[in-house]
Amino acid sequence: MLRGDAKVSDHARDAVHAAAQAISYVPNLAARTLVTGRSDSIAFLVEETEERMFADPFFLGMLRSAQEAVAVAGLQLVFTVVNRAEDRQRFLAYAAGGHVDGVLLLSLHGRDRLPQRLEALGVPTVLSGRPLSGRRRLWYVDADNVAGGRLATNHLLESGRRHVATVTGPLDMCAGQDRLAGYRSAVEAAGRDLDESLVSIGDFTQAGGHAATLALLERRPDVDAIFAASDLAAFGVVRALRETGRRVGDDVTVIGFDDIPEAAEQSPALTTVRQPIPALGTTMTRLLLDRIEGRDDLPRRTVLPVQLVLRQTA
Amino acid sequence: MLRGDAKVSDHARDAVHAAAQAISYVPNLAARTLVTGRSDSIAFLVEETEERMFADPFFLGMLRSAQEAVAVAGLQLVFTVVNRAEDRQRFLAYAAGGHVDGVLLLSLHGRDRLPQRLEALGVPTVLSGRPLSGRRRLWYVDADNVAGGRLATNHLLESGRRHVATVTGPLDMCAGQDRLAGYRSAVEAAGRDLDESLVSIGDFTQAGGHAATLALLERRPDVDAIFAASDLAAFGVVRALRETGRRVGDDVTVIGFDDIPEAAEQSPALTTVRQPIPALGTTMTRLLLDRIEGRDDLPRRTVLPVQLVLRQTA
DNA sequence: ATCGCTTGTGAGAGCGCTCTCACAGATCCG
DNA sequence: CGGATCTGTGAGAGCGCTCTCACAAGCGAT
Repeated sequence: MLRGDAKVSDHARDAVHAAAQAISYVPNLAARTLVTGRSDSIAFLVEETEERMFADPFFLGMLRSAQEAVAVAGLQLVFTVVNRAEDRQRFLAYAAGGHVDGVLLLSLHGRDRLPQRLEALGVPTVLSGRPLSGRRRLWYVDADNVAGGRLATNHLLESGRRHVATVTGPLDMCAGQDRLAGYRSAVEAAGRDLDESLVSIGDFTQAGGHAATLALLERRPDVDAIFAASDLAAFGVVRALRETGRRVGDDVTVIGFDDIPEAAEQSPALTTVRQPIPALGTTMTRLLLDRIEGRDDLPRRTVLPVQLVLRQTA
Repeated sequence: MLRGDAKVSDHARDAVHAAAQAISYVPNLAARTLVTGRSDSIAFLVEETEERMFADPFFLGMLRSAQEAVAVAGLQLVFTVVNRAEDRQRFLAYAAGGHVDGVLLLSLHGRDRLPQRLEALGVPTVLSGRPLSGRRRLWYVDADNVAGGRLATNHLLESGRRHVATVTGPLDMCAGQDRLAGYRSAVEAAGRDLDESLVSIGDFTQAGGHAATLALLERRPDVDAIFAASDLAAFGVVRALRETGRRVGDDVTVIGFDDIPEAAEQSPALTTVRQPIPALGTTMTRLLLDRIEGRDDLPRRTVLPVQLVLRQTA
């Protein structure tokens, strides 16, 4: 009745409220959850190591926008990062047990079936990034990674570069695959040969970008442009380029992906493909909340546009 | 019974487990919470803007270590940042309603009575940093800010600097006050006059440090050493110093506070006072969990030591 | 064989809320 | 003025667990 039913007289309501105030009564939310089945919390689940979660501004940006969107809706965010199998198991029990109304799932690897299991247990789940399997039955929000890869590669190609290479992300993740696909499609569209020696596999991290670049330069010292699949990787690319005596933005031009805040602060400032990180987080959260509300006219797939941000490295 | 009571025969237990498996039964945690009064979640509450929460590596470091420590204990973390009054109210209802077993409270400002209210509602609370009021009745974990301020100031004084200034943190927070107190005590101990024109008020942010330094240099162009109350502020100090044509580490030496990862990556690398951020987060979490367990032999006050890290700016 | 003891099992209350349903009182119509 | 309709209120069931308590079964000691 404290919820403010319509069919209660005003003075009765006031009286009860006053009394509640007086004894500082607080409704027991667990009891409410038990009967309504709603906990008013949603989970933000990241399948990465703590190290990566906190080193990559992409995840932090997503956490920030999700936290804001959830707060606006009046719910709370349960923040979990899982890497060990036991953590996964515990989270599954927690979510299935009704402690959260839904989950935002980030950084799914390979053919991991966690989202399917959550859905099977009745927990609505929204993914960040297209899943490698089960795309037809899962809900996800993604940036247009293919277009982004194409945009970056095209720019390098059109600015007269002869040997445009790419340092990829991890290929067990769709973002890694798609950005590479964008690179390939741009190379083909320009009528050039797809040369696999120009593709070096990284993992979105700075260290990975650095190592991948060193390996790349080893076999192709003539590279004069690199599209890196993430900004962090691009920082590693730039470092490797410098260490091997190349001038960045001159001998070799570089484009990153993400447009994390640090990209603009580097010198030279990094040219990159901007993902709309705040919009991604907000859209995921809204979609999840709508699903929790029971709406069923919602698109399983939402793809947000990306945009090339020209700075000094290309 | 599924919890694994001691007094159940083995074969009965196995039979039940098998059956549970078969129908993929998952215990309803809300019902359990209702009767046990435990939700197996604790809150990580930051009283800052989202902007500051995500811009300051101190908070991120605390979030990370708290998340790790909570996961080890098998609980979940509810992550909330509140700035508007309505967010506070909603959080209070959420916590008091039993959705969390305790709260880790960061960045308390002024004489905010939020922790007292939480405790009054039966929600154990552990603070990061000594509260400005109610210190006798609250639990907190803090770094030794006074000693840190003294350490930094002493080093500047002993290296022969003549006009050692300080750019403070916000003075409505105990960390800001204590680091300034450390500065003052070092100046006095060295037998020098306390010159208030050498104290410039900042707010722990880079922009604040920048502005405070500009104001400081305006009235005291002869300053040749600055102790900044946070690393972020120190970055602002360095920028202001450069903009006014001074050589950092030479014309003016600088010491920061925190030792966030970025401090070592600057050039010149920042000399700073290291706070044991991971230990701070872990200690807070352990203390909170112990309180939740009902232990009552726990110290209300825990102060962890800090240490001067010499790099290039001083 | 009977008595007490331990050990294991099953029934039932109760956690604090929401929601339905029945009823009392007020309002309206013929 | 009586009956039908509407509004507001109170009682009571039920959500799914945990925990206590009574009892059944098994066992050694008398």
